[in-house]
Amino acid sequence: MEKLIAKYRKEGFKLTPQRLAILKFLEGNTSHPSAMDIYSEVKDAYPTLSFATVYNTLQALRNKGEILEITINPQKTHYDPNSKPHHHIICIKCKKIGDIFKDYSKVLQLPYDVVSEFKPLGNHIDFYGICMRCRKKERRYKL
Amino acid sequence: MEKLIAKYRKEGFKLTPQRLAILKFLEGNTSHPSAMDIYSEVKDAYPTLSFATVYNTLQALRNKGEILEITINPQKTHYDPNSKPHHHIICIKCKKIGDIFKDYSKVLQLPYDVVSEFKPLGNHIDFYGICMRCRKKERRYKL
DNA sequence: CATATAGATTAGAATAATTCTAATTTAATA
DNA sequence: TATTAAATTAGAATTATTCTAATCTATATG
Ligand SMILES: [Mn+2]
Ligand SMILES: [Mn+2]
Ligand SMILES: [Zn+2]
Ligand SMILES: [Zn+2]
Repeated sequence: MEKLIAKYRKEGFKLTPQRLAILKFLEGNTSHPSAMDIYSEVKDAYPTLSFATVYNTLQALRNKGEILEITINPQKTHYDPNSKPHHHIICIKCKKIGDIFKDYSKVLQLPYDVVSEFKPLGNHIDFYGICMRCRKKERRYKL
Repeated sequence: MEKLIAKYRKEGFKLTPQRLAILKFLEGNTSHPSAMDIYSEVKDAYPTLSFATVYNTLQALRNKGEILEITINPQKTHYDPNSKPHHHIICIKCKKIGDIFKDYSKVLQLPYDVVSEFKPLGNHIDFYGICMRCRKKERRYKL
């Protein structure tokens, strides 16, 4: 965390208590929260926090490449404080999102007609599946 | 088209002129249009068409599995009338979307810790790249 | 430490995508 | 032709996000 703070300060990022609280909430967070999730949580610690500040901070972090937008839910953006490229698996029942740290670039050969039109730069995979909890729930139903 | 119509009628889908116009617009369309794109285009042929009907029809088609939602743009949903599973490549400059018809399932082995938590069912890949047109534009700039 | 100020925070308004509502119309069936 | 369940519609409601403009503050400087 100290390292993080030093880093942001060096980048000319003004370190306000609100931002520190948001950074603290996001650090190491693997829950892929929405803006509202972040606001609700952090407001407990900083009751004067405004929604606009959450969006402002998320935008600043996005511009710095510190967080990623996750477009799994067509209705609202989720955020991922892990900016190292990785993939996701989503439970089709409860929408739980898991991280997948594996680089598939070598095995993802594109067809010729695509390569002749696009110069590929990266990729992101959404896997779909059913999580343990939902599988257990299903089993219970069937009995 | 005739086949499509017969199919929908059989499924108890009331065939109104509005729906026929929307279906006609979507059939074979590879542009991945938004609801607004569809509304604008189809309104020319059916000026009384309402936005609600576009959304209603898209929802009905989605429930029937005839179209897919594309969540590339965090701000609005795009639709894909090609419901056969396939992947996409997006130009990071102009957001043009290309289709990729290739099944990568065999080469997408999931790490053990993931498989032990999720039972995988499918996958969708977003490739990122730069399209021909944007590459040409870039080159022009540099000269 | 006191001051200046660029940048951050805030509440609330504005915008945009999507969904809802309730009155009206219509495709399909008998 | 009459019936009716389903579809259409305009406009209101909802929700996520962005904008605005007034106020505040973290940081740099003397
Ligand atoms: Mn992640
Ligand atoms: Mn497609
Ligand atoms: Zn689940
Ligand atoms: Zn392009």
